[in-house]
Amino acid sequence: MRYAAEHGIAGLSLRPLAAALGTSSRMLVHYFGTKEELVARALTAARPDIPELLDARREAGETPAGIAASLWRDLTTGGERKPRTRLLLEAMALALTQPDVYGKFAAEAIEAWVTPLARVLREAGHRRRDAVARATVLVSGLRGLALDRYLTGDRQRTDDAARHVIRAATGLTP
Amino acid sequence: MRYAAEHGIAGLSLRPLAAALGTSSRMLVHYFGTKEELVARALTAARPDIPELLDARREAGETPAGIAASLWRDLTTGGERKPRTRLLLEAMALALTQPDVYGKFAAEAIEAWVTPLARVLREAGHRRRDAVARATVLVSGLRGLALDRYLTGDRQRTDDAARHVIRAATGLTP
DNA sequence: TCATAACTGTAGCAGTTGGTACATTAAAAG
DNA sequence: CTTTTAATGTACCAACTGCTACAGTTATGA
Repeated sequence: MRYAAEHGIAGLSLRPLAAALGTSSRMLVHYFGTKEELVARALTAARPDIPELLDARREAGETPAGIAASLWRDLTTGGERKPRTRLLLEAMALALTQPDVYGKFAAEAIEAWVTPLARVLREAGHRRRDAVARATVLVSGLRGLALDRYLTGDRQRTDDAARHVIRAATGLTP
Repeated sequence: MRYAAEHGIAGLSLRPLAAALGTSSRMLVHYFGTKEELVARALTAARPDIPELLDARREAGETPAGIAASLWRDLTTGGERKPRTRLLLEAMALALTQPDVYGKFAAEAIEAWVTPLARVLREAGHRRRDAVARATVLVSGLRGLALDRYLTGDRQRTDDAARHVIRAATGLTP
C-alpha cells in the first residue's frame, strides 16, 4: 500500500514493486494471484477505520465542528492518513473512466464516511436530509480542498478555505 | 481530448486512440512528436476559457452566489464542461504521484480559477485574503463535490451540499 | 524419519508499448 | 512540367507487460 501510494496505481508494475520489496514478481503473483487482486488489496488496506476514529472523538465530547477540524488536520498533517487519502483520490479519479475496476472502492470511500458522519450531525440536531448534505460537504468538500493542498502546498489558503467549509457544514442554517 | 476524457489518460495507448480516430499510430507520432506531447495538448485543450465565462456573468449583473451556482450547474450538467472537468480531475490525481508530468496542469487548473474568482469576490466587498479563501472553497470544494457526483450519481445529496458550500463562500462571515 | 506442503528462483511466452526506418503517394510551389 | 514538401502505409525494433511452466529448496507435521 505504501508503494502504491507513493508511485501511484495507474502505472503500477509488478517487477519494480517486487524489486522495491526485495522479492520477485513471481512471488507477488504467487501470493495475490493477479495484479488486479493485489491492487484491490492495497486499496482495501488504504480504507481507514472510520467508526473508531469517529466514535472515539464523539465520546470524548467533541462537537461536530471539532470533529471536522480534527478530520481536516488528519487529512493534511503528514501522518499515516495522507498517503491513504492520496491513494483513494487516485482510485476515485481512475473510477471516472474505469468504473468497473475502481468504481466499487470509489463509492465506498465516499459512503463509508458520509453515513457515520451524517449520524453524528443528526445527533447534533440536524434533520436527516440536511445532515447527509452537511456530511457530504465535509467528506467531499474537504477532500477537494485536500487535493488542492497536496498539489499547491498552499497552507494558508487551504486552511482558510477549510474553516469556511467546516463552518458551513456544522453551523446553523440562517 | 474527447477520447482522453472518455478512456482516461492513465492508460492511454496510441494504437487504440489512432484506431478510434481512423488513423494510425504512425500519424499520431508524426503530428505530435511523442505521446507525452499529445497528452499535454489534450490537457491544454481541456482548459476552459475562464475570463470569458466569468466576465460575461459578472457584467450581466450576477451576484457571486449566482455565478457560483451557474458554475456548479456547468460542472454537473451534462455539457461540454463535464468531460473537461473529468480530464482535469484525473490529471490532478495523477499529479499526486507524477508531479513532473502532470503537476503543471494540475496547479494551473486550480490557479486559473481561484485568481479571477477571488477578484470577483473582492469586488463584492471581501478582504483579499478572505476572498482568496472563499474562491478556493468554490473551486476546490465544488470540484470535490463534483467528483462525488460523478462517482455516486446522487443528485439530491450533492446539490444540497453544493448549496451549503456556495452559501459559505459567498455569504457574510458571522 | 519421511511424506507432504509451502516457498522461491530461472527462464520464458505471447502480447503490447512508444517510437523508427524506409518507401510510396499526394499535393503544393516554382 | 518539375521540384520540393507534406502525408501515409508497412514493417519492425527493443523494452516492458502480466503471467506461467518447471525445477529445486525449505519447512511442517505425522
